[in-house]
Amino acid sequence: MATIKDVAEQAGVSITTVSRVLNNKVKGYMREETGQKVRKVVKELGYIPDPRARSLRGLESGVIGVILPEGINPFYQELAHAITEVCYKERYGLLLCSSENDVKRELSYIKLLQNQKVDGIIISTDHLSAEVINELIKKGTPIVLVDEDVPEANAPAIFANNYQGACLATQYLIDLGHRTMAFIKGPMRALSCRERYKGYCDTLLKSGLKVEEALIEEGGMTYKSGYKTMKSLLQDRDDQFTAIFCSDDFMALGAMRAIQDEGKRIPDDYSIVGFDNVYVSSMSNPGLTTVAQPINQIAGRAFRAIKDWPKRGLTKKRRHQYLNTKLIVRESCRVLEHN
Amino acid sequence: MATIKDVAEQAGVSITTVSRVLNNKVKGYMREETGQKVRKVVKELGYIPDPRARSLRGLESGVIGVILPEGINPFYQELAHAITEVCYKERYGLLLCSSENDVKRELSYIKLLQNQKVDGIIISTDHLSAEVINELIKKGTPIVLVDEDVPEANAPAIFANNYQGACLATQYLIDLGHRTMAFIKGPMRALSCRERYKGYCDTLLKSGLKVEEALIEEGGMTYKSGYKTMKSLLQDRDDQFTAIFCSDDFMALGAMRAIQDEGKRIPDDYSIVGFDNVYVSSMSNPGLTTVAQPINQIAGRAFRAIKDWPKRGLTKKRRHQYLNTKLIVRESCRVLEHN
DNA sequence: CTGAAAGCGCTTACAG
DNA sequence: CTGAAAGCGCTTACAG
Repeated sequence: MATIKDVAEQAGVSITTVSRVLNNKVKGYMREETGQKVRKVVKELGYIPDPRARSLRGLESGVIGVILPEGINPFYQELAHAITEVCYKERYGLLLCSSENDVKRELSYIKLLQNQKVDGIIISTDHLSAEVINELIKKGTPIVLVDEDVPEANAPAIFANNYQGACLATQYLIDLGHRTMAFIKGPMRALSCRERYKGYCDTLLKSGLKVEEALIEEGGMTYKSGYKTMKSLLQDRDDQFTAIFCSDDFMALGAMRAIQDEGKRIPDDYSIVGFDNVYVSSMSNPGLTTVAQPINQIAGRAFRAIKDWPKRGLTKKRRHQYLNTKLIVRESCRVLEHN
Repeated sequence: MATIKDVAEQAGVSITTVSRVLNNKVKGYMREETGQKVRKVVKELGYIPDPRARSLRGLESGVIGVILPEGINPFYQELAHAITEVCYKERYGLLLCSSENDVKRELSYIKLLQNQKVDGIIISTDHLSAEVINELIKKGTPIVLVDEDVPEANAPAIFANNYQGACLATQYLIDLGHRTMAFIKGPMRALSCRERYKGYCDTLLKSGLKVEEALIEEGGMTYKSGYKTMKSLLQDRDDQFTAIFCSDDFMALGAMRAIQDEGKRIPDDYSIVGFDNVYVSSMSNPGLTTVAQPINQIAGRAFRAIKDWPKRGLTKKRRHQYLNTKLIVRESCRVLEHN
């Protein structure tokens, strides 16, 4: 690997000069000719400054860290992939961490990332305290929240507009003619789930429908929990609803399977809508109608938030960005005729 | 962040001494007492040596790179996750790269990883040439191949035993009573696909059955291609086979859907087996019987191969490790009675 | 048994 | 307009 010294020698200048042209600290101070000469040698040698050496001097390391809650969850995998894409385009490295919903592990990863002097951290967590995050920011590590909020944390935060998405789904079912719909919600600890729940309730009420407590169950955002929850709904109240809205695709997929295992059909007997539009939701049978999160936008903005982090000025005011979702209509819902 | 200087001051010794106890260059040369004192301060300050500074001096950076072919493909996502897990346990960072099957991008990532001075690279590729890889190794970057082979590359390589897996699946269908089974193979460019194909053929022949060219089609390892391929098989030769073996789960899932769309049932009308045991294969309806790759083992061994890379001795002889697969029986196959 | 000094590859005041 | 020198946080010969 060529070093700055090699370039300096070849170009017949000092390493200081090389460094200057590399960092564009040149304006008006350097002969055009010198710059050209250096740039030429840089190209010839395929020289790239060592990011470790640069970051030792307090500059960027060219790497960001991403901490996601679950390694096997396709939604987070897709989010990770979206972030990978923007990093690639921006020629950044991406240090991927999966906390497996364990605070200890989150903390341990944060330490690792600090040690590696990443230029910033993108994190989705509902376990970390605001103190930890604010401390981190004070110490100079840019950190941006995605997908899930940490109240009181003074970091920029970027999510899908979960409330709007839930309204979209619920309204869609209402427009189709459904009047009674079950809701399998996610853990109320998570803000995103609370918002989806709220969207469901508000939309029902707005249309003059009742929110039936008996038709609302809480699941654990997994295929299995969706399956089990649906089974019990079918056992106790199978004739009290014609549609189901699930707080995520996996529960929806599990619920579909439960319905089909009971010998009922989708959408003939029950209509169902999911949330997230994970890759596999298009692969169910029938294809699952769902609410798509703007994953690429989230990734892009999160990255920008880190790159545009105020150099060493005051900590900017915390900013929330809610990005709109989109309804993806497939085949899991039907029009309900009233007679 | 505490530095080695802080520790030295607090402990009342030189930074040399601190460095020595940190790196265990101590044996017989240092007073037990000094070591204790230093360790105590290290602990108090929560001091961790800066990996960038260490690696500048030629030591480990504590980060490895992983280059996978497709960011959205759940199989690779699960592999990435498995590697994440071992890295976490070993307190390593993981720089994740997704080449999207593009050589240019692969090369660009390799450059990035070299620049970041990773301790090694785990890569799955069928685009890279052996030259590039051997060059890399010669230059001192440990590199290990997973999942897919690069013939002539002199790197350790770790894969699932695809041949054995295909035999397992085919034999299973034969044992169930099937005598005619279609095969949707993957691109013959990939060694893994060729091995699966070979396993299918050999097992058939071994049982005295014929390999029917007309029942073999090539798909692109995607849900869509599985769907399309199956559709055409059903149109032309629906009565010529009772089972289908697919070179991966996504094609199998697509094929299932195609079968069901034609009004046929699984496993009543057709039995089907996939390959990979991706997370979603348990979520199909019916659950897909498939061949599980030993993903955790692959991840573990790949990591070890990097950690145990011969320090600066001769390049070790290239070693292939084939790890056995396992049949995961779910509900997509049935016994075929003969009369 | 321990420390002062050189050096890894850079950047950035400081000087000229 | 350009360069010599200090320094980022470490490790490792070399000396004592």
